[in-house]
Amino acid sequence: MSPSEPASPGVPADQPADAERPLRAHARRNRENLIAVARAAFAAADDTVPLENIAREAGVGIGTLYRHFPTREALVEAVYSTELDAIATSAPALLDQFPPDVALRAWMGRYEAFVATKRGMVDILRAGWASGKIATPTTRKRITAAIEAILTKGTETGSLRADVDPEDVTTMLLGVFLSTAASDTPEQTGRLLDLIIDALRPKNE
Amino acid sequence: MSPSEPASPGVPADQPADAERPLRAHARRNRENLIAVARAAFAAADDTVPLENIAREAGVGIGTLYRHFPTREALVEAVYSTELDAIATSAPALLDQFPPDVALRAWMGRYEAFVATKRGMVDILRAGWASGKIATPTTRKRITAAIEAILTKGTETGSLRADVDPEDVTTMLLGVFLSTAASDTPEQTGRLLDLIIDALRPKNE
DNA sequence: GGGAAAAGCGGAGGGGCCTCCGCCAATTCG
DNA sequence: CGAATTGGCGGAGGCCCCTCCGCTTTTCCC
Repeated sequence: MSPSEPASPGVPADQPADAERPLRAHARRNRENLIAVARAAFAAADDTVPLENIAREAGVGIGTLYRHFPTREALVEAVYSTELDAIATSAPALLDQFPPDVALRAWMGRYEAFVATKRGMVDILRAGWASGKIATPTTRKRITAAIEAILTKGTETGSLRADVDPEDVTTMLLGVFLSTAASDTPEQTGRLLDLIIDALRPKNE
Repeated sequence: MSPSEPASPGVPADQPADAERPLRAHARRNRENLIAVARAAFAAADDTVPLENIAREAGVGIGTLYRHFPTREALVEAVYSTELDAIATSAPALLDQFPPDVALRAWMGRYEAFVATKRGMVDILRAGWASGKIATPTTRKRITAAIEAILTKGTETGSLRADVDPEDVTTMLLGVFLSTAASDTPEQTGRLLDLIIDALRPKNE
């Protein structure tokens, strides 16, 4: 629709460039307000906060909330996408410091730690992730890209298998988060991540 | 329809022994009716059928449905527990025919095939499984028991690792089902199951 | 057999989710 | 400078979930 300027490659802006439509300013303030309120709400209440409350507290109508964020998951993603992005971005640094297999495990641990602090979020995202089509194509792509980078390096150094689709690893990882979501066993999650790493190691024939 | 022999210890019967309370007969008929209708409904409509419809079609009030099955997941479990049980029970036969690692993969495949035909079910169980406390302790226990049996055998023959908790394998497996639930990639699920098996093979040092 | 008590039934009702549509404010053009 | 147009707002309303409570049916005890 709107012709986005190809300014920064590889970093698609969340919002369409800058003020081309002044009226947007109002809309944008609403949007950011909603995100801020939602962040607070999600942090406080562990799970399902009535969206109506968020709308009211942000001083907008429920209709406006739904225009900006058509589904509950969309709102959640908006709230956490920056944080998730930071995690995805942290992969290269880990790759510089550690061998790929260790880096991958560390990176997964980092991801897991984040997810652990946002159990409420996971509870909400669960449906969206699992039923697939609804949500998070962007975030998920970045996660997969991070994994792919690590896998590629690992393939070169021989510490990780070459014949694994990064997408599969993402799916597996999310699966672990999904199914450990509420069973509250922090070490179990760690063990499962270890298992994933084991699966990704080349079998020395 | 009532095969409940008190034979095997450790296998708690789903229904409390047999007819001690005749009145129960009426109640039981309602219950079974609900299950039958629900089975048909779940098979037909891929996902969320209004529980009210099921109640109406079964000729009972919504209140009765909720008394018998306090949550949606409880109803789903009731519908599929016998089938799931059959899968769990099929493990020993596979163990007789194949080496443990192969048997485990085959068994997982069987489970997966079942889940695949019941995507609607998974969609519903998702919440229950993932948010843990709500549902399916019984069924899950049987699944874990089946896995444990295979793992034990595999440990003896040396084709599977000894240091893995069966519960972890269950969690992992459910995680795969959870996160592949709707992304409709039948082969991907297979690849992920292969990865699990790889993770469970002893690393030949 | 008859009456009391228990067991079970069913639907009304309150709450949240999401959609749809009429109204206001900013923008643009004559 | 004023009027048509467009972008955006907000809440009323329909749907489903689940709970709660008065009513019917069955059983038990004399």
